[in-house]
Amino acid sequence: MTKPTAIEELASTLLGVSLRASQRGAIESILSGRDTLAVLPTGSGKSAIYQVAGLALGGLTVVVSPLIALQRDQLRSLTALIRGDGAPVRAAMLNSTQRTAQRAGVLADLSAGTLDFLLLSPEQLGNAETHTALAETQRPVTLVAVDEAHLVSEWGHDFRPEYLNLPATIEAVGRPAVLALTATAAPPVQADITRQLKMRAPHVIVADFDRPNIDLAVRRTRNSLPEAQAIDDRTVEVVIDHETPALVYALSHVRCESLAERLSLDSLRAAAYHAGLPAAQRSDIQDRFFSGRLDVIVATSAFGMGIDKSDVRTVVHAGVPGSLDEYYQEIGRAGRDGQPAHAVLVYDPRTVRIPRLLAARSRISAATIHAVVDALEAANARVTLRALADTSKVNVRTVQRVVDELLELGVLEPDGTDAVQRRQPLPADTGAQISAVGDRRQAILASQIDAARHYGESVHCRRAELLGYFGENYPPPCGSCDNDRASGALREPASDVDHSTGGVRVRHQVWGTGTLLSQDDHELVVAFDSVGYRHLVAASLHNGLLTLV
DNA sequence: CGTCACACGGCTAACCGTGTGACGGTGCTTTAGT
Repeated sequence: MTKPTAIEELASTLLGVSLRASQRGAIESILSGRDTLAVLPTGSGKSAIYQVAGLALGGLTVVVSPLIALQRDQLRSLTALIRGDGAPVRAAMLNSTQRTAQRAGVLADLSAGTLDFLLLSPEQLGNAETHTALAETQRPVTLVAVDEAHLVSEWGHDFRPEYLNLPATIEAVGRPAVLALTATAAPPVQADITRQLKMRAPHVIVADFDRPNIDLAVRRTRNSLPEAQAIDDRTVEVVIDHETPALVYALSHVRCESLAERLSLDSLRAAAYHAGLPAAQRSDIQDRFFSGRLDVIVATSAFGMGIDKSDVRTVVHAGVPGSLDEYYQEIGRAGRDGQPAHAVLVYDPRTVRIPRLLAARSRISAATIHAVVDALEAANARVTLRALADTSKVNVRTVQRVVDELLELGVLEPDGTDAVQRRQPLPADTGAQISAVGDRRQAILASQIDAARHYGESVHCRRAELLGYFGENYPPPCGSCDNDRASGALREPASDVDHSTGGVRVRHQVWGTGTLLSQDDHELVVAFDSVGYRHLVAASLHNGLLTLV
């Protein structure tokens, strides 16, 4: 095993900077052979972890990245590195924007073992052609780094199911060490990541979540107005009141457009950004924002991953997002330079209908589940997803989702990249079991929405509430949120001592087992395994409703 | 799932309740023909 000093040396010759404790901890953990989940705030140099660990291990490092734009950034930073022996680091990406010849070149380099790093999406890693090249490579894969690993939990179940196939594809390339990296993951998300990625005895490293330079506030709308107008009016007011560059998050394309238009009328240089715009326009808007030619971007959640603009002064949310995970991720784009910044939530309870709809839409209907299960029963023991889709008249993506649940339940086995193997006849209650898993997921999504609403309606310290959600026991007041200002509470200079996370396992008489995230004088927050987040009165621990296990 | 705009009936003036339909996020994927 490489000694810490050797790691330090490698890091300083490679990157020219010294490592932070959390980075070094993650690298040491990986080098000692342990699967590692590192939850570190943006700007703490997450890529340095796989860069140094990968080179120290000496084999091929596969970096799984959700966006092609991120792969490009990572490739740029990797190829700028010079190794200790004076040779440049060799890295390549594999994605759909490449021409056939270019792709063939990368695959040939892979087989020949001339690459240190390979950057790709989960979809590409699951691709048979990539598999073959990785299987016959002269240089074994010694590390798989999963970047933005919270997406495993967030996107795996519906949006990008290939995230759930990662463990199988990692297995297929020889099951090297797995490093999962993310800036935001509450304890239940951490558990979901390590479970979904099938990490073995994972070492979980969580850094302090607090971003003290970001002031937190909530502004209510006038509910006598129709929802859209109420949101737009208040949001415009808030943006005008705050410093630019500003980022506004809206919940739909039309709200982005109308807000951008109204802000422009107020002589701000504003533009809308969402997935409905052509790619060229999106990148143009991004460029203008980065170079200071735009004051405000009004975006959906499409904007932001991997953006690194350090001087964003204000992040405004025009409506309640679907979870505090999402909220925290998005406000974290403010004040990366450490200078004062503001995060304002424009709160209107009516807006939760959008996250609610999206949650409901992510559910697979009982009829669909039964169609796929019936098709499985009628098929041979080995069957392709394509064949299942044909007999069940369900589209392949949805078939994939049902199959993912069945794999998770253990009644199917993966067989290659596009087929499954059924060992015995399916249990009679298979359909019901999948529905039950779906119900549980719906309950958790609903509880995440409720937790976001709770934040908007809280009269206590916002920072304590937000950090409590992430399992950090922050002693209020913070002195830099609207509620603390209203009550005149100031932060005691030396009071930030106890950052011990909750993390204690508890059992509730009705809701079963869960993880205690935080507690203070008035309230407890628990993430229950079956129903998600619940706020309980502090007395619950004393009256026996909630017990430590 | 829930909001809202709009049409409708009722019954003759203005408008009120009820019914209906539209609408709403995130990205990987990849091809043939100019």
